[in-house]
Amino acid sequence: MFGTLAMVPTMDELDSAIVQELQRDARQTNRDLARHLGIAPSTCLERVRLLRARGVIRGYHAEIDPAALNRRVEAFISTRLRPLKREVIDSFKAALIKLPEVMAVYVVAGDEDFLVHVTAQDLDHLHAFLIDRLSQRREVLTFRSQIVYQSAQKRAYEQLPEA
Amino acid sequence: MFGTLAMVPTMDELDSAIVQELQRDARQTNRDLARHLGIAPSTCLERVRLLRARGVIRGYHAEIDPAALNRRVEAFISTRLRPLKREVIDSFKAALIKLPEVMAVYVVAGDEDFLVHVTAQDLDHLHAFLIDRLSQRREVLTFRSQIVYQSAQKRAYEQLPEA
DNA sequence: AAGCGTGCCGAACAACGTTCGGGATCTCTC
DNA sequence: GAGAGATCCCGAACGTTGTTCGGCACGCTT
Repeated sequence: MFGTLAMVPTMDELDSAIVQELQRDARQTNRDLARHLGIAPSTCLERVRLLRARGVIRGYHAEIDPAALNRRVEAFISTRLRPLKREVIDSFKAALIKLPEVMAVYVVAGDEDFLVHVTAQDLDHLHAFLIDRLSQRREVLTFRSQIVYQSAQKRAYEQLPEA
Repeated sequence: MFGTLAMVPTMDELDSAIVQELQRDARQTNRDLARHLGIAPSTCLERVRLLRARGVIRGYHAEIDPAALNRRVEAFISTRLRPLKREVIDSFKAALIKLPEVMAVYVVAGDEDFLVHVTAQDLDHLHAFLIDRLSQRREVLTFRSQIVYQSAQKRAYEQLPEA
């Protein structure tokens, strides 16, 4: 066997095709998946199981209309932190990701230290979030908001060539 | 019946619970889902079907380890465009989202006009992307890269309170 | 109080998930 | 170059699930 560290068995074409299909529709039956790929259901099942075990497939998630969750305003918030110490970064990240409005937190290189992806009910709630939650924190030196007007995103990523 | 416009029937608690569960694990069986919520499978199936039909549930997607797709470097690229006309914005957005390295494109308010979420094999490929694909375009006035060092993200979003 | 609409349930059958034994192919080893 | 071993895939079979449908109960309307 191979250890717990990064995929010893590399992805072959069948694996790629399975991953592609499951990114497109994670709720299709194993039989449909197998049919689509031209292999036996039992083979397909085993492949999928291995992909999960190897950590290539991390989970399956429903994509939900943000409006149905009362999230009609979306923004990216860039922040600068002081002092920029490891403990400060870690605790800031951990605290932010727990807040319901926060969808993702990125520690980045550049003028600013953090990029925070946020959704809220409306502009008022976004503002309240910034004032009451973010600028309240002592480590926040400055922050800057980028409201999202439009967006486009992919739901399935192809495998990039090795070289 | 209700028209095709935004959800006439509002989400009740059961709908919220279903949505929550399917965000957590989109590939569980309908029976498991029903068991978890304490309702009959037939009821559960009908609810899920309606949520899809109403557009609340948009799809089901597998979450894949980026490294398995040869995407080991992640960045946000902010760009300024000129002239900032509707046609320029639309065509830039459409062109970018087609590129394999681009995961998402956001049209934002602020100093910069676009925020582009990108993943590439490594720093060299990211650089090549910036030079060959992005700055090649005539409408790009300036751009700025924020490499992602760390990140944390949610896979399931709760419904925010109405008020 | 009767009638109607809505939402949920349970039974039933077709379809599916999952296991397992076996066969084909490939790779070492001698 | 023949045999042993490992690997991968398949198909059959059985338990489980998906999906449909008729009916019941509850709440609203008139």
